[in-house]
Amino acid sequence: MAKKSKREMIHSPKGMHDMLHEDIGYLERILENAHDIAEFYGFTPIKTPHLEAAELFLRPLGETSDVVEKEMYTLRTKGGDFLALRPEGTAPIVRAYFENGMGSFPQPVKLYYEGSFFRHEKPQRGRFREFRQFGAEVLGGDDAVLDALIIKIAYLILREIGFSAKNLLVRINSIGDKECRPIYKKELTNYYRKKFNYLCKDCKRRLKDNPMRILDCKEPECVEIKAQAPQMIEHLCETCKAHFKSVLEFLDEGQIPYLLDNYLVRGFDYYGRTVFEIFLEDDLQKNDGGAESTGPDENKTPKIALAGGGRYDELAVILGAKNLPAVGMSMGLERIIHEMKRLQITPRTRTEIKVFLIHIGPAAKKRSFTLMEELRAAGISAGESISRDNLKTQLNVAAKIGAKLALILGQKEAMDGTILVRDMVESAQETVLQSKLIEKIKAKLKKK
RNA sequence: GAGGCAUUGGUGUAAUGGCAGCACGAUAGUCUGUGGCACUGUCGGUAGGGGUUCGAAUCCCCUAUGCCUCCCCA
Repeated sequence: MAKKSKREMIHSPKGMHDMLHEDIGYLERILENAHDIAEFYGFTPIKTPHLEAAELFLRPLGETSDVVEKEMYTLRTKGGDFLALRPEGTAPIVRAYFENGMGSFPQPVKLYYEGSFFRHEKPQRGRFREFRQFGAEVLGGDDAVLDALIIKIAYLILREIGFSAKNLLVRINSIGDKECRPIYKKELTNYYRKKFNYLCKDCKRRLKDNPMRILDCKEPECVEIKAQAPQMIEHLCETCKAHFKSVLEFLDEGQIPYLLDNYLVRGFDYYGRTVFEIFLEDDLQKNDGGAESTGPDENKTPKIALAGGGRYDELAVILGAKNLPAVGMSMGLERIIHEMKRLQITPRTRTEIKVFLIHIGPAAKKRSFTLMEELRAAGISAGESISRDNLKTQLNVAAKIGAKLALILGQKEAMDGTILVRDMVESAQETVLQSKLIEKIKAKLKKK
């Protein structure tokens, strides 16, 4: 057999993808809705660099966390700076708040952002190494209404995109603050220490590193032990309790369906009080309507978090800045696009091309080259296949893209300053003066 | 990071150790002055590398990528 000497084509890096016009249509629809809602509620846009000092992300996570080394894209610059591709949006925004003197703006400062983030993880569906997020943050306020506002905005955006109220559920919890959480954590650790031998191997490890994550474990033994475990909600201090109660009242007021999920946690210490995730649940009506504090239901409905967030009052201090209470949310755009497709939610349709310009012969081709620009200037979205000279082929393309009108410019027309306007639907055509063309097109399209 | 399943033209698929085929697509023509249809031609593939074999898309190994279950999830 002849030796095939082919070289492998270079492809995109693992977990990173091109996004083509179809997906971009979805993306644009999501972002339009998100921007409208965020702007309406007084948020202003912000763009931060893709590269930041690695320290900005390292410090909040704590040096011990192996998330850092394993999952961050880091690099050393020629000058010796240690930088990282941003893995999330919140820390850069807190940095930007102080760096741009936003402390002297009217408080709270409300910001929204959109862009790519990078995590060196094993790719899976809805989990890529470069992924896009939309997020909103409220900095400089600890009022419970702000927590509720952030949740409401995330919820409204998902609704506006087209997800049904039947499928969306806000899962919410309070994980206390720096006063009451350590006490709870100690109690939880004590409880699990007594049950240590019955825990799965992952949870044995978690008990040391991150005991609150045990509540997340799906192993049957651990789920069983969890039932008797002390619950955060019963250990909230008075201020946290009042804050959480108030958040829930605002959600009730805003008619946002939520489920208290006592096992919803966050791994890092700078989070406090409110944490939430918005899930897409396939058969919500099957859960006999119970928005009670029963914890996550045990049935197997596939659940996907489309958005999540919480309050991070301690982050600014950890970053070495002044105390800055803040709350935020972010949503995973690829994941949302995937679910939109699955649920057949239609994306924004791109501008429909209704007019198609066709030439016959070299003189007409030259004229077409400038005529396109005249059409654009007149606000008419026109298509062409100017690199092809065959009339049939051009008409074929016009038909395929569903053009309503074909403008046919032949040698004769190019000479005498006219053009044929062909109605593709009725297969009828007429000759008009090029000077009257725009007018004619507008009249024709209006009739449809 | 662990384990599992996959990968055949641009897309969707067939071929279970014996001729890589079909459909869609793209492209050209029939047909430089009138489209969707039709017909004809053309383009284009076994993810990459190695091994077993007379013979490999098919069996084995390595690598890459995708997906699934975990780990983790800022």
